[in-house]
Amino acid sequence: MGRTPCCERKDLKKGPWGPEEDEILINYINKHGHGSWRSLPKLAGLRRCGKSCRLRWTNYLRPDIKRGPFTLDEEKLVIQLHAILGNRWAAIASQLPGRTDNEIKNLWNTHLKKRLLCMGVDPLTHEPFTSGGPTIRPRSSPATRHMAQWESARLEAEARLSKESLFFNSPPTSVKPDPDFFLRLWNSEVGESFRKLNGEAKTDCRSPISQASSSTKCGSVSGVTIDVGPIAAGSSTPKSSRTEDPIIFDASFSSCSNESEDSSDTALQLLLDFPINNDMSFLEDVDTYATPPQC
DNA sequence: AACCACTTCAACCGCTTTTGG
DNA sequence: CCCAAAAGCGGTTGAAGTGGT
Repeated sequence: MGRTPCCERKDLKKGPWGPEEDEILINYINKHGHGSWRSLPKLAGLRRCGKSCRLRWTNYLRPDIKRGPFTLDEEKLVIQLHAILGNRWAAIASQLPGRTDNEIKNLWNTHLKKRLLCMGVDPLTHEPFTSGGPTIRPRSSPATRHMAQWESARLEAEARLSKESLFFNSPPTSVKPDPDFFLRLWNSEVGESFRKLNGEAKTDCRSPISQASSSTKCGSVSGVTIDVGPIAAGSSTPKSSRTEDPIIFDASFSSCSNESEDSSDTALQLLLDFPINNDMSFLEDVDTYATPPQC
């Protein structure tokens, strides 16, 4: 006995939506809300399955959808978030207001992936290809190097978090690091400061961290509240709250250890040390980079 | 103008996760 | 705790559009 099919009715329409169907759906949802997607088509008088209605609404008809091409900043953000989150399109989309997971997935598969490949960066790992790797030879552009730095920082921090989970969990039921640690960090004040500084720092090439530590020009990022969730407290985050709920974590984030050269500090520093001066300008014009033959 | 190859993106499919009884 | 239904998600598909010959 298998799973019941989502749409039993054989007369259900498939394929592209027509303007009349869109109108019916919009009118119905504006009037009644979507309620149960499964029963919506019947109530609204649509010959579609609920799943199809939900998809049409969330990916196309929702009023807060931002149409049009992605901006350079959005593309950068997608790449950065993909390095953190992998193919978790919904989580990535939640960081880009008005953009849908489907749209971001398409952007990635049709544009960004190719650009990274052309740069000699593995879109899966965000690491430069090694000489023994796939067909593309690595290029030593600052952006490429930075992505490699980023990825190793990520792995390093993951390893450290595993250690910390072990330390805090007694007995440890799960030592799997919360995959959303970085997203929370990204959403934290640190991430926000970074994003702001990254935008402002076009005139000052140093990373926010180095600015904070060596200059007062842009203020300090120390002592801020970081919402990295319950990971450091040793609990594993339930999946339902994995991306959205901010959980306050004090700046003692790395102070559980007194090591001055804490590896998570290194990771944090690298997190904040994304290329300033628009080092991802490759997005604007891939052709300005020496292009491998297959690009 | 006709054909073909390639690209894009909306929509579908099937699996997983969440929710509620 | 268990189970079924509903919702959510990511991978894949295929029609439409575009560019080259």
